Amino acid sequence: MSDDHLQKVVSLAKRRGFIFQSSEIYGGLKSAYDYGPLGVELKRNISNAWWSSMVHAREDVVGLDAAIFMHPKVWKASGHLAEFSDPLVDCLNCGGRFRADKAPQIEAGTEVTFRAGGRSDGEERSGKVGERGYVCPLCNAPDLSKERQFNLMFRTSIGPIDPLEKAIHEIARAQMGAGEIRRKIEEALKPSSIYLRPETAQAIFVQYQNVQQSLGMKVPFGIAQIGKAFRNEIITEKFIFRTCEFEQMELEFFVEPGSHEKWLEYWAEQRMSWWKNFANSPEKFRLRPHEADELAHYASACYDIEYAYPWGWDELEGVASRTDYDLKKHSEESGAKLHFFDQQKTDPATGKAGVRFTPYVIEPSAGLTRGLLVYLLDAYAEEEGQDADGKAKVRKVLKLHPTLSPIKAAILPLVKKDGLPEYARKISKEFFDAGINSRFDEQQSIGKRYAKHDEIGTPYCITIDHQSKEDDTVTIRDRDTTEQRRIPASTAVEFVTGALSSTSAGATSVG
RNA sequence: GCGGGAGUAGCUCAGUUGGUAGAGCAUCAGCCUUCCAAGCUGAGGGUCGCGAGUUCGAACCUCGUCUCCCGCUCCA
Repeated sequence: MSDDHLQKVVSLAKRRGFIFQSSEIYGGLKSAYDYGPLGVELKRNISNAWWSSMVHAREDVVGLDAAIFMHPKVWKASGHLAEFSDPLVDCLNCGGRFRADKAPQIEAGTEVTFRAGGRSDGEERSGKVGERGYVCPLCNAPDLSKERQFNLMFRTSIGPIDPLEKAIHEIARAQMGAGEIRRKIEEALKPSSIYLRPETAQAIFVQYQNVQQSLGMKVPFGIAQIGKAFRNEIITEKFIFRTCEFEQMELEFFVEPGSHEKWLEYWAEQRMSWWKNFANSPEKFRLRPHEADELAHYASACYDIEYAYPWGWDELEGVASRTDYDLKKHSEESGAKLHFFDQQKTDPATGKAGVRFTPYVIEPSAGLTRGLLVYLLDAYAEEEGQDADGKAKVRKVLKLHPTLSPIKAAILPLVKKDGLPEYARKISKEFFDAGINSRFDEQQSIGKRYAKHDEIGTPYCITIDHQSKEDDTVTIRDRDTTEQRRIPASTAVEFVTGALSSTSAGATSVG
């Protein structure tokens, strides 16, 4: 597909009611999107398929739905809060970013030397240390950006009283300087500060003990969660690919140390096959191991599941081996004992029954909203064809996997008279009663209705014609082949449910 | 955050030198029509992204601002 592939999908997504920009009538809000009537169906179908495969189809995984607000200490333990609350500085020479309070302190005005670009073969330069009294810890250069608060997490405050009120009065009375004002404000905000979670994972670690004990889970086992996360991204880009508010589907799978490498391979393979199962072009998914210098501080190994987006290979899901980093950190911070006691084993040190250990964690962390974009890109197709007069036309079709299609069947009277709409409504009701998302549609010509449903990915169109009234049969049209067959009207629901379950069998049997 | 491009109807886009806001498709109604975007008639739909400024007069010129796209940069 061409360079405008993304543009075409964006345009279709709006025109047909999948995705709208947030607050559009007010000029739009940066990086926020709303999921319209078809988008919400598609998103739910993806997350339901994930949940079926990860939770319902397995005995070793259970679910969780945690609050977005959590105790601030969660973010202190996880390491998110430290970087958030400390001012960061960028080095204008080597491009490094560092915490101002961790930089080497040197008296202002001191002459220092450093290498251009921070490279050992760079030209030697010199300069004077600025008023702030420190240099870049990486390259020794005094040429630095302003100190900036780096807001990864969205901060708000809990409680009905404006925490700033008192501080404002004190600041006004004391005529403080900028640094002092900042300190005073931070001090005022701190007691009631609360953050929107930047990832869903931490809630799982924090509830590890409750889940493990209440359901008697035995390692290896996992806890799955789907939910929103928020990151104050410096830049947002590419439609819904990188947004400040997004949705994640995460599994934290707890394993015995030593078995983590095996489980990492297992989950990487499982997740790859899950994504491919719903795709028309499985070759556009790949598994890429992280290089050592790419790894996050908590990870011992990591795979990215990447997709060939119109702009190139980019991330869709990360499958990381997080070791026991998170459970240990939360254990230290909270004092809770976040470990597992395996009574089936014998402690080699004491010879007694039972071994206590902190599980290692394998984390497949997928972007739900990214997945939605991927499946839209994967499904969008333009096919050369001919119209009724034999002229060339382009058929736009969203070849979504039927499990993901927002509408499963369109019920269409051939013409809007001769009792055909009434007949069609009876069939439509059978679909409603069976709980299948279908749509009755009598607007425009039959050809336009077929074209519309091709474009939104409806796998089956059921058409009621004059013959239906005579012998109680209807035609059922396949979206991908456009071929029709005639079946008894009474079997229409059965036909669609049968087709849906046969196509989704592979999806639910994963694992 | 930096540089470049863009923003006019639901979508794709015209709009000349500053002089009453346009087309195609889509939508709706009626007629017609027995299966793949058919036809006829009519209708609805526009804060020209937003806000200032210049001007007798601004979609058009100036400034600011918001949003999107591309490239850097960044990315727990």
